Amino acid sequence: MPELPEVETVIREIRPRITGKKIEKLDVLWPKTFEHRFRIPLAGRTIVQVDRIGKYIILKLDKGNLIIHLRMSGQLLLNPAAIPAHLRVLMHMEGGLRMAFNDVRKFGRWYFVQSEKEVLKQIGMDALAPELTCTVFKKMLKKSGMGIKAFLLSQRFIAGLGNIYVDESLFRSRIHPLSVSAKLSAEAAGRLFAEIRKVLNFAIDQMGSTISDYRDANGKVGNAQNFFYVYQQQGRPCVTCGATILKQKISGRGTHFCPECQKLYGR
DNA sequence: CTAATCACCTGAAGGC
DNA sequence: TGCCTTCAGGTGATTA
Repeated sequence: MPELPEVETVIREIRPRITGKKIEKLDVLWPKTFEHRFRIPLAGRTIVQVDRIGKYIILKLDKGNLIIHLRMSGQLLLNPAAIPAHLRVLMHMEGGLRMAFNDVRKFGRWYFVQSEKEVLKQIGMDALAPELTCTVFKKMLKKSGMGIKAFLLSQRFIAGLGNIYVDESLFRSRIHPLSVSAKLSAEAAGRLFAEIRKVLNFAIDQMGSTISDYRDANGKVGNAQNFFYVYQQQGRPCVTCGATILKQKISGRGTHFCPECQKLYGR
């Protein structure tokens, strides 16, 4: 469910409300939410900062870090009006503030670690990080023999993109999803970099995309799904050329693209 | 190193 | 109505 824009929307909402708060108690209704090897008591810790790298939410505590990944269907809800139907963890903070982790599919994970590196060592630069320049991005592409779809979905190089925003970024930069990363022209790579930033920032402005499960910390849906060019648009005409948008499995994921507008590089 | 497949889970949707 | 299959904003392990 959530990719970078959805996670960013959530942390912008929880940051001002939970920063500085002490954790009093944790109700764990689905223990596998916690990675066992990291299971350490959280009660008594204070949340000092709320950050994000890719799709990982990082709550910096006075001692250690609580890292949360929503995976496919996780939701963080602040003071929900009713008990959510698929409540997995309920965090009680001082002043009666509660943060519920609702997660239908039970894929979401919470990690409590001393250093965030323990969880994020394989994760690349955040897609919106200032250090990730177009030059750095092009160098990573040149070194990779992977297909561009797999490259962008893998979080090892750039963190934060998922299936929706990969498809939208490739369409907008006119690159076929079966292209080979290292074979992109310099111009194509530059377009891709720019469009990734535009797509993500636009989606953040729209409070993320809601296909089915995604809700922000206030339980509200996003709006970015109303502006998709290709994602779930198979069978409809391309907005640029009128050709029919196709959907086929690439890198194991349903992939949406225009066979006319998106050029194949390599392969 | 890259690619493909399965595993982890639940629920919605479509075919018959 | 009901049963069966397929699919889903993700990622990690395992196997070619």
